[in-house]
Amino acid sequence: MGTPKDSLITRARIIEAAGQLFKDKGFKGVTVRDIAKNAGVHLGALNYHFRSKDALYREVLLSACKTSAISEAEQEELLKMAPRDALYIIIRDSLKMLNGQDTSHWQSVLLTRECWDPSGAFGEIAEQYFKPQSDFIARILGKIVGKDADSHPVRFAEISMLGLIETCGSYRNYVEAVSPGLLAFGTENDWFARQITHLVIEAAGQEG
Amino acid sequence: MGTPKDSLITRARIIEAAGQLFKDKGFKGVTVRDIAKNAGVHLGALNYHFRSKDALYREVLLSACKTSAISEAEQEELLKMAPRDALYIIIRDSLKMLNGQDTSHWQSVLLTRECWDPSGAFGEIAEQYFKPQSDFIARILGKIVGKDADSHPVRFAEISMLGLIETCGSYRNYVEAVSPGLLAFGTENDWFARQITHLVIEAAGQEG
DNA sequence: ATTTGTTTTGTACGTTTGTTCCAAACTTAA
DNA sequence: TTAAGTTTGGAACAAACGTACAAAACAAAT
Repeated sequence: MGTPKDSLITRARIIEAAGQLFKDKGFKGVTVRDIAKNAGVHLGALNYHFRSKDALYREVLLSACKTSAISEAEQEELLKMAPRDALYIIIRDSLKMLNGQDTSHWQSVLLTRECWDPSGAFGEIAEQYFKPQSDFIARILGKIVGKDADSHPVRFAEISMLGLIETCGSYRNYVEAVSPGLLAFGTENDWFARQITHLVIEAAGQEG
Repeated sequence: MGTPKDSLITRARIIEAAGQLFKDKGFKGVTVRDIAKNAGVHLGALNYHFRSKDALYREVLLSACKTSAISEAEQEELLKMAPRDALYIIIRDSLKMLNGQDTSHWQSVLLTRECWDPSGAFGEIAEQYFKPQSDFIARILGKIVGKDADSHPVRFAEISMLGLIETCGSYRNYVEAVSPGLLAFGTENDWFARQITHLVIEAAGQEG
């Protein structure tokens, strides 16, 4: 209790607990006391490490960006592959992150929530994370269909990809209510991933 | 001040104001005092007409369902048309609802929020609104591709349609941050609507 | 004109919230 | 040992929150 190393551990535990709670209930739906309790940490520690709830939320978001982003090493790896295969892998892994029953992957869902309910940090997040991520995927899509990465169809396809992954991964309540069993079917054998890959390429190939 | 007719007006004003606020900030992000102020009504009136904030939220949701649902008359009309045309119209109008700069169309966005952040009323909403709506669209899609409305590809296509409309209509922050100008381009001449229609039919036509 | 039932108003209560503060216990490094 | 940094514990604060309630204002019926 009380070493600089422990400090990093405590910070990490707070961010981890806060991330999961923010993912499930949103910023306003979570209290700092909830976070402290879930992190197994005293309330005072939150204010010692992060000055305020807002500041904590911002750090949680930035942490989520770092974890969720496709690293430069991964990007290089993906660029070596056939573009179609790279796209498929990206989509498949994104779905896995969202569908994971384990609570360890709150990051991407929280970032989506940030698109939906932008906080003060959205601009920063968009520049540091969303934009580069989007550019990279557009680059791959452009190669597949032989178009400029900034052409409208390619950009539309990239955004469609987000929406499709989102729907299959995050709107589980809706999907299960409306088409019971589809979620299980689509997740098995990566059927969703193959379908989405096909649709995204189709979208990019359209005229615009 | 104080007649049964005025009562209905007050109720409607509260629901309208509450709907817009809930759409923007979510349940927890809105206070009953905000709602009262925006509705031009006194705080006590909220508790008189709706017993609690929860009850008000539920009524707002039900009201949104009534407004957003494709009525039986509209359904009949759409079923008379060529299925492809019907689908296009549904998609185009959904996008218009979401893209409307006027604040009058908070309903569909709020219902999407309910999928994302289900409240206690979600089950009811799903049964009364989402399921029938989804069934109707699956029926049209099934006719287009000559498949059963409950087949996996058709169901997947229906859900994809929601996701695509959602992304173009509601994730404006993301789209504008990542692909500036695309939103304006896609909205003009209903380019988004045509693209999405094409993709949804493509999705339904796949094997599964 | 009086009564009746409904609606609006104003106020107040109890709780929860984010935040601040301080003293004490603790670990590590100098 | 001393000094610096970290964590806990407990308490307190003002503000914001949802909710409750009595009195006033009102329209329609008698």
